[in-house]
Amino acid sequence: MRRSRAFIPTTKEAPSDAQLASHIYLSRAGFVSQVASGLYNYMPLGKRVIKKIENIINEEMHFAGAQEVELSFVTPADLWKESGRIEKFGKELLRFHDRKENMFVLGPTHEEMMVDMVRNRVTSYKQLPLNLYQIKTKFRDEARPRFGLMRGREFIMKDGYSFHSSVEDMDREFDAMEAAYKKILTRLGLDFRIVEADSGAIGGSGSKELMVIAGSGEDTIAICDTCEYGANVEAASRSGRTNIPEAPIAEFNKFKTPDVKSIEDLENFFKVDGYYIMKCVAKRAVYEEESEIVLFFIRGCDNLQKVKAQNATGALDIVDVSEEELKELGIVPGFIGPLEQAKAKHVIDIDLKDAKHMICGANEENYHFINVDMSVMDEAYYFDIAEVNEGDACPCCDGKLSFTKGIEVGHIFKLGTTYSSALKAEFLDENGKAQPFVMGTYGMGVSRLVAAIIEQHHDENGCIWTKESSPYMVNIMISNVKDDAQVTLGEELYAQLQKANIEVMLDDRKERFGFKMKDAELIGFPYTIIIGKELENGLVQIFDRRANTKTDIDKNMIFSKIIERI
RNA sequence: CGGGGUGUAGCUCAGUAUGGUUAGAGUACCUGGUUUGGGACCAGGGGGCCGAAGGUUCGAGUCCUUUCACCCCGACCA
Repeated sequence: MRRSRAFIPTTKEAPSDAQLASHIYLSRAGFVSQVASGLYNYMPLGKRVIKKIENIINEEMHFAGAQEVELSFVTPADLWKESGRIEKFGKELLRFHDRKENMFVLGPTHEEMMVDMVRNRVTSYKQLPLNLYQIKTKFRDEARPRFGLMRGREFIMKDGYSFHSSVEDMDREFDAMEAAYKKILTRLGLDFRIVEADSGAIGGSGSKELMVIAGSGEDTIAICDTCEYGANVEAASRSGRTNIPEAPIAEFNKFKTPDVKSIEDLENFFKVDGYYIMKCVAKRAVYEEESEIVLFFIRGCDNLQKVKAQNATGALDIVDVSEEELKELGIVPGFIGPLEQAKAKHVIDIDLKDAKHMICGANEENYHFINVDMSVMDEAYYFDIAEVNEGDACPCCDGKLSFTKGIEVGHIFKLGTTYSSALKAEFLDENGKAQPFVMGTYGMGVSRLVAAIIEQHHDENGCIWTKESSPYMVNIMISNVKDDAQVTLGEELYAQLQKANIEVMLDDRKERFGFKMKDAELIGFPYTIIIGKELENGLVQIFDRRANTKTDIDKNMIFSKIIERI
C-alpha cells in the first residue's frame, strides 16, 4: 500500500475521552473511530489487525478439529425464553420487534442458537464429539461501556461450543481448547496466564480465564511465585496457613466490651491478632423471587469475597444492608456472633472450621465471647467465602500468592448439560437411551485482543505491534521524495517485498523526515526501512520499533537483511 | 441504575460569573513560496444553526426551562 493513497487518519492529539493507552493510540494512529458510546468503526488498519487475529484463531481451530459456522446475529427471543436466560441477562439484551411484532434480541453470546442448530440434527453418540465455532459481532447493552475497545457494547468474539456424549470426553476437549488458546496467545506475542475462574451466570462445573497481564486490566488475579497456579481473586483459594499467630489463652467466657465494635478496636482491646477475631459481614442475598439477610463470618484478617459469597448462598446478587434493617430483625450490629444466633441465616468461612481460641460477638450490646471453639458448629454452615490475601500460601504447592492485574481475553467453560437440558437437545447413547449433550463453551474476545496487545505493547510514541498482529510488517520510508535516487530505491524495494508476499507500506508522501518518523512510530510497524541522506554513502537503515534501534545496512543488502529479520 | 462533569471549527480548547462589534486560538485542511534526518517557516485562504427545543430580552454562545449525547466514579459485566 502506498501511504499517499491510504486512509489512515493519524492525529497529534487524542480524543479527550480516551483514557487507556490502547484507546489513545488506536484512535490517534487511525485504527478505530468512535461512533457512539461503546460503538466503534474499524478503519483500514484496524480491520487488518482484526483479520490477523481471526486468521490465527481459524488456523488453530482448524488444527484442533473445530469447524467454523456463522449464526444469525438477530436471534428469536423465544429461544432465550426457552433457556430462561431472557430474565437472567436483563437489560443487556437488546430486544426489538419486527414488523410482525415478533420479539428478537441481538446475540450477546450464542449458546441457545448453537444448541438449536445442533439439536435434532445430531441424534446419535456416533456423531459425537463435535466442536463448532464462529467469529462474529456480539452486542451487549452494557450499563457503562468504557476503555475504548476493551469494553464496548458491540464487539467481535470467537465463540465455540463442543458437544459430547460423556463428561470425560468434554474434559478432554476442554484441555485441547486450553492448549489451542495458549497457542493463539503465544503466536500473538502476548504475556498471559491461564487462571481458575468463577463460572458466573453461564454456569457449569469449571472454567478458566485467559488473562493478558497488564496493569490496566480490570481483573485481579492471584498467581503463585513457585508453580503454575493462578486464579481470579473471585475464585482463588489457599492452603492452610503456616505462620499462625500465637493464640490467646483464656477460658470460654462472656466478656464486657463497651463500645468495642470494629476489628481494629477488638485487636487493641484484647491485644489479639485479627486472626483470632471473628468478623461478621451482613449482606442481603437477593434471589429470583425474594431476598434475605445473611451473616457471613470470616477471620478478622480476611475480607469477604463477594462472588464466593454469592455462590455459597446461591443468590443472584449480594447487596449491602443498613444497620436499621439489622436492628429490625433483632440483630445487634457490632456484636454479631455465630453462637446462639437464630435471627438470620449464616455462612462461615472454611478457614474457621474447628477453629479454637476465637473471639466473637455475643449478640448482645457491649459483649463478646472469648475462647470460642468452633467445632460445635454444624458442618453445613461452612463455605469458602474469604478473599485470598497477598502472601497467602498457594493451594497447589508451598509457594506464595501475589496479585497482578489482567485483561480477560478468553474464558472457557465446562458447561455440562445446563443448556442441552433446558433446550431438550438430546442424543441416543449406546443403549438407545436419550441423553442431553455434555457441552463445553470457549470464548475469545477478538476486538478486546486488539486493545490488549496495545495495552501490553506500547510506549510514549505509540503502538508497538507484535509480528503476527501487525497490520503491515514493513514500512518503507522515503525521507525526501524530491530525491530521485531515494524514490527509485524505495519503489524497487516496495515491488520486491510485495513480490515476496511481505505486507509492506511505502511512505511516499511529500512530508518531512520527522513527520514521517513520528507517524511510523505512532502506527507501530515492526520495521521501517529509512531511505534517506545516507543513501549518498550507499547506506539505508532499518528501524526496529520494538528495540527502538536503527541499523545501517548496505543498500544492496537491504532486501535480504529485512527478510532475515522478519 | 445512583453520584459528578462536559457539549463552541475535523481534533484540543478559550470565550459563559457581569448578555452588547463580524465568535476566537492552536492544530489539521487548501494555494503559493522557502525548506528536507525527528510532527518546519512565511504569506494568503476555506471551514461554525456555540448539542437540540422552547422561553426571557431591543439584543442570547452567555440568563431560565425542558431534552439529548458523551465522559468519569460506583453498581453491573458470558
